[in-house]
Amino acid sequence: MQEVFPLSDLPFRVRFAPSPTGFLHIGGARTAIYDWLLARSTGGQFILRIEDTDRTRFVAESLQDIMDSLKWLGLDWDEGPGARGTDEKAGYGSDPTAHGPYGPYFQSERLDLYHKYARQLIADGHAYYCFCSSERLNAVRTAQEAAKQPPGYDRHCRTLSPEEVQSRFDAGEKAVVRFKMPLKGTTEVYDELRGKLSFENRTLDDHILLKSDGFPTYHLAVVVDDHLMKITHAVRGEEWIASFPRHVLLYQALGWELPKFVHLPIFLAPSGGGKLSKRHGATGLKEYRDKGYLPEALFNFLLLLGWHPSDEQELFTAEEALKVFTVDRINKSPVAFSTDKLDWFNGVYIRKMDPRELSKRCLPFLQESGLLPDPCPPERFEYLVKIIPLVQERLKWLTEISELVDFFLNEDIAVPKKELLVQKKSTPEETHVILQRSRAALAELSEFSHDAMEQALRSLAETMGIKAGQVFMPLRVAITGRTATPGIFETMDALGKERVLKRLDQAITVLN
RNA sequence: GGCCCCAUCGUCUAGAGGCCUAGGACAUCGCCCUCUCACGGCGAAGACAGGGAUUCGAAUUCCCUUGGGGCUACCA
Repeated sequence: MQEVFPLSDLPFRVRFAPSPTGFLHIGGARTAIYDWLLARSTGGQFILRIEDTDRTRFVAESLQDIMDSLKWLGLDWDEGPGARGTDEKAGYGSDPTAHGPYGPYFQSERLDLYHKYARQLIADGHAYYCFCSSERLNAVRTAQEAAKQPPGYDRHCRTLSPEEVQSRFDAGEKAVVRFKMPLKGTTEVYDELRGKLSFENRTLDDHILLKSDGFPTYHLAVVVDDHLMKITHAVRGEEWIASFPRHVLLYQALGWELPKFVHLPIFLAPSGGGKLSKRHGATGLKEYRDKGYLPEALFNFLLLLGWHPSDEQELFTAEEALKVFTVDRINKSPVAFSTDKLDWFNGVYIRKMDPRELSKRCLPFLQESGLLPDPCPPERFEYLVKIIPLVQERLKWLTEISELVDFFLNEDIAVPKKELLVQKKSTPEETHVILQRSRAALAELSEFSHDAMEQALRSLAETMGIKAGQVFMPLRVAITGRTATPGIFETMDALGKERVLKRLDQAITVLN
């Protein structure tokens, strides 16, 4: 069943062919990652092709979002809009060769090609013109449903004579082109993951190839383009399996050799029930970026959703994945899209990251919340680099950075509430004494260092006959306003003596 | 409804007839570390959907049932 690709299949020429109808979907992102891995690991090409054949659903900003999202994930492509080494600025309406040798890469600019092959199919008896109105089609469908018949075109126009077709055109009627599906027989198709699949031709209807607006349907366009663009492996979502035989039949009718097909398992809702949709949280790739996920983490997470290495390695950089990614390790069962593990990956990558790099990634979020100015002065940025290691292992999402470092970046903090300063088993009076004596101990330190502070405060606790923690906690609240912070000595060190004493004085007044 | 796909812990998965008293990771729970929160360490709990068949032997092969999912547009 599972086939390991022989060397002769290399290199792979694969395409990612999104429809510009909205933002790049998380499922599409995984497909793109697999495409990219396959192309790059075999020395082949990765192509971006825009399937904009539905004019009613076209969203102009979508193309930019798709390209930005792919790049954010660290993917690059060889042909198509935005491809490296081509005129990356070129968009719609540019020279057909601007994005690579098999352009245009926008299907809306390849209409003459689809028309040419549609005509050829008609001439060869594999397709025909259909003049049925949508009203008639709806009526047919309704009747079929009422009669509990499987819905599908009733082939009303299949036997129209050439003369009648001509006269209808002469009368100004509009037509679509339909595929003339074989009435009997079985079509066997081969999926690289699932092996042989077979379909009874009689269960397939005469689907539309060319719409009345002159645009092709997916079925015609994908076959024509994959062939013309010399795609070796058509990698797409499992939702296409149902129309797989239509595509194979089209290849045969056109007399073309088939590429290999890989249908990736689809993403299900986190509960496993139903296809993943917006109702289950973020489905757009950019939403993950905005939620504070690292592209490295998302890449790693998506990589493992439907693919598994032969060993138990879980952490993969793109470079590492390139070395071991193969088609035969891709899974075929649907995947429940649960993000728990993504959260873990994010923490792992945050902890692994160089503090300066992490600071750069956090900067936009800090500027967003107003803790740092934009542009950020170098000395402020350097201070950020200094405190980042203190919160690094506590950061799970970049969006959390502000609440973790606000007391470092702000000169002053809000005066802590009395209830927060006084520990459960303590009293305002005792807390007052602790803070006052702590202040005194810290103030007289000649060297405001981690070790000096620790020594001074621990011996203070001993002198007072209380646990060290009973000193540290009120102190922590006094100087940060929070009960959960980095280590108290690291924190005071980063804050500096002046701010520490100032905040202590402020807290002490609360207890007076 | 019809056609098709899929089926191991809650989730992602390892497993291609004996190596499985089914392994790992996330999540959960407990303990430890500890100035808080995290991190980290250790441990616990947790699955082969059911039934037949083949075989000396089945999570692994075949069939049926069940369950889940996809498609069923002049959308992709």
